[in-house]
Amino acid sequence: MEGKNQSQRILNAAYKCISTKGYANVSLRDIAEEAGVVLSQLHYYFGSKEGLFTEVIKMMIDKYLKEINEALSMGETAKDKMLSLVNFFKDLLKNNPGLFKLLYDFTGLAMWSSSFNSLLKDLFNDLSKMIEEKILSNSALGENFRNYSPRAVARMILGAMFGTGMQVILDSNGNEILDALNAIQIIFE
Amino acid sequence: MEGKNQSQRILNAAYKCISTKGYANVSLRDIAEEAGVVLSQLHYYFGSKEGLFTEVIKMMIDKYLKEINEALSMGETAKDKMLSLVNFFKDLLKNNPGLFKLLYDFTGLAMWSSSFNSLLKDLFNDLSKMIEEKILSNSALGENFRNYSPRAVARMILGAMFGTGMQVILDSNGNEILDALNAIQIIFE
DNA sequence: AATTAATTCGGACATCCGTCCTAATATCTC
DNA sequence: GAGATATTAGGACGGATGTCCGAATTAATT
Repeated sequence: MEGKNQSQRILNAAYKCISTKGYANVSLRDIAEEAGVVLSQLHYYFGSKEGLFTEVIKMMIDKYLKEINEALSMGETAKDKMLSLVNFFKDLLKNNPGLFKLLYDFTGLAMWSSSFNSLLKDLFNDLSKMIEEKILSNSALGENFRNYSPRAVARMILGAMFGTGMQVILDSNGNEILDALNAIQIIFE
Repeated sequence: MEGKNQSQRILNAAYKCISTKGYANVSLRDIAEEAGVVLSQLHYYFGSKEGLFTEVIKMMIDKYLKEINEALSMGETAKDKMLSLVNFFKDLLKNNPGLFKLLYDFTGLAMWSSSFNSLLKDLFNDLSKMIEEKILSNSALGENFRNYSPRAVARMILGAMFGTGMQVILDSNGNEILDALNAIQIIFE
């Protein structure tokens, strides 16, 4: 009766291990132990390390798409939505840094492994599209925006979040850097 | 007579291997072979894997500090300097993506390993200071900048470069995304 | 030329890793 | 309840990795 539970427990354990210790520092044995399961169970349910990690990535992707979509649904004006997005990211970095590290780790993995590349590529594609549609589309933006396509601006906003977030994580007492996230809003003022 | 040459050759081989195949996919044996050297030589000259990688990181850091400093020395106005910085990054991503991947990889490493953390933390610290001093200090910036400290804006600009560059690398046919780098200049218009 | 130090070489080591295989146990079907 | 199926358990495997050691070779010093 633990059937579906078992694979879910493994998945959660994998998620926890990787987001706590980093992808490179986690072995399947670590995950099995964290899940309270015998090593061979991981292959029984997921076939291989790659199969397991693929599921973890999909789990993470769903979480990001859902939460960021929610954040972008708050507020009316582009300025408000941008603030909401910034606040989401600040909250994420402060209260759930593991989730951000997970994204960073897997993105790095996707730079070298073609197996994971499309998953992550699609994620950033979807996120930039979301930003483009929800923030940059219908509202009347300043004349500054004429020179750049909404797509390019959305990519840049997303990149600024990611790159600034990285600096926050890197500097463990970097609460000061958190303010840098606010500075993204400069393009709407 | 190869004395100093030998360690330099190892260093170069390590640099090449890591920037080509990714940190996680490189073994000391790979590096030794690339350098045309016996495995034990790596420990003779660098003591340990960590010691060798530390030197590679320092090499990379010097390169970034030097090149970005050069880019920021071109042009007079903040707008011009910003354009120069953007062009440097575009050129880097197009003609030397291995160097960017190296930065991404080691930054990820630094998130988990305290040994490398301070090295990378200092790099981003120095880079943001450079941006702050060379672009955001003396010139008369628009009134939009009143709301955010120059330090925060510099961090954000640096983050935008990094995060947008990551997206370019991730999408191998992402020449379109390269334009997103230009969009950073929106804050100066 | 003889002695000492520095470098190069080859291989062994212990350990960890992902994967696989077989037997035992539980669950389900009829 | 018997038989088939699905799950769990434990261990072995081949291979790869970082590290270390002793001998051979080369260079430096006297």
